[in-house]
Amino acid sequence: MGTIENLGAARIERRPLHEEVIDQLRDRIVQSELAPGSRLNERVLCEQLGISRTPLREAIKMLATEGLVELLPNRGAIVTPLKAANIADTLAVMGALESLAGELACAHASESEIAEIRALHFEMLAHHARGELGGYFRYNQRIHLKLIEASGNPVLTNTYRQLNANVLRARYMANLSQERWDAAVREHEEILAALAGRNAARLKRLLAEHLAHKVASVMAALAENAAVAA
Amino acid sequence: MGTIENLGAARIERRPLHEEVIDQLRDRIVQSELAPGSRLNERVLCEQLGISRTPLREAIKMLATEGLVELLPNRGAIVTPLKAANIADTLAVMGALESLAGELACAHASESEIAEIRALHFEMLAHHARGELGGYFRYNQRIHLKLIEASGNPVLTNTYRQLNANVLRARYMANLSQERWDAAVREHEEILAALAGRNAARLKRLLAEHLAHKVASVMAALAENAAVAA
DNA sequence: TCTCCTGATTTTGCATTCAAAATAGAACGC
DNA sequence: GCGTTCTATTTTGAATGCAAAATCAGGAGA
Repeated sequence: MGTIENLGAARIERRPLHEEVIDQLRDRIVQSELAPGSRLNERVLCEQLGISRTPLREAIKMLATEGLVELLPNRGAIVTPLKAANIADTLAVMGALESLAGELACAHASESEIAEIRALHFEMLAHHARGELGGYFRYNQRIHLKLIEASGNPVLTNTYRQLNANVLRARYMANLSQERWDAAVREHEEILAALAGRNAARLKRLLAEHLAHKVASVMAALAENAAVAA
Repeated sequence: MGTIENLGAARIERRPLHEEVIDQLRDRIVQSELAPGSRLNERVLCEQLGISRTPLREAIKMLATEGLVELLPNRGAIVTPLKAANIADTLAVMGALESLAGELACAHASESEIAEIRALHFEMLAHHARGELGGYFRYNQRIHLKLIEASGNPVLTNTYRQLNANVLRARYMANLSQERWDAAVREHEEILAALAGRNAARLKRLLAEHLAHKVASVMAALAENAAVAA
């Protein structure tokens, strides 16, 4: 053994094309660059991505099982339309998962994990202080994901992440009011405190309330957007 | 309009091949006909299914995002190995989902849905009385799925179903003791009663206990199987 | 005998090709 | 003018072909 490719430099590994494509498409969908309900034309996407149809179609099929696109037999695929009912259902499930995650995290999170969440929290505060909504959202997301990860249950993490992708699309158009934004930050303070104190019951309650507010704001954004679209 | 194809007879619609294939493979995996850890040889599967590699590969990719197979870059795919930790994690998540479903079902299930669950319950009792484990399992599954469906939350149903597929593989080798079997039937009686009485708190508790027993029996079966394999 | 190397074979990854279905558009009749 | 039908084009579905990577088999050397 010990041939040339493993000396010193990190292993160069070619990522499968379908993975690259899936990430690209997922990003575009989440950022509504590919709008809900719009068709995915294979030829066009192939040209844009510079690949053949085979890996593209594989990626589309995978996104379909993730729920981000819908397959219409013989008629291709569309970006899954944003339906208020569907988002509400998704958020309900995510709530159940967050609740479980909170419980598990209180029991199993390492101190360093909690410290990392605290660090992310401060980064988020910085963005909030500067009124940078984009940065705020990014860290907000990372905090929630870290909390889920702190459960130590990878299945939980994956399931949550997958559901989250669908909601993110709606979230992107939610334009928080300053009041709601401030309130959300306060809620995060409390959530962090409950986790640090490993108070599972309190954490679950806080997460549930936080989610309820999120539901309200996302639904409002959706309604507004639907009104605009109509 | 009104050309020939829609007159009287049900619409003949050709199902996409990848769907057909995915169902076939999923069944084979769940029944351990394709054993955990075994490789999926494209050539062989193509011959068995009488199709080309393209739809097969699409189906495999979809099963990978469902978690039933793992993709090894440049080395094909294997049936996801059954890991006790992974199954335990999955069951924990399913527990959270069942709890939510129980709550929602108590609030929203129609009387006819409850009647249907009761009917399935009696079918299950019949199989239990005859000592038919296979039939029992089948109806047991259907009852649990119906309960989840009664939540009226399709996202919840889909998520549960997907996680369930993974656990089913382990379940298939769980050989219930008569005592545990009898106890499970009694638990189902109580669950049904709680649902019919729309007693959400009680239903959630019963479902949690029922799941805890299930976890124990599945883990025992897995341990036993691991011992045999070693 | 065991290890390591080398070449043949298999298998996968991706592109291309072919066929069937759907869509768009023009010609036609009402 | 409006709708209908038929044809041409586009688009999707599936099979095939080709190149790269991995696996396997055999043999040389320690």
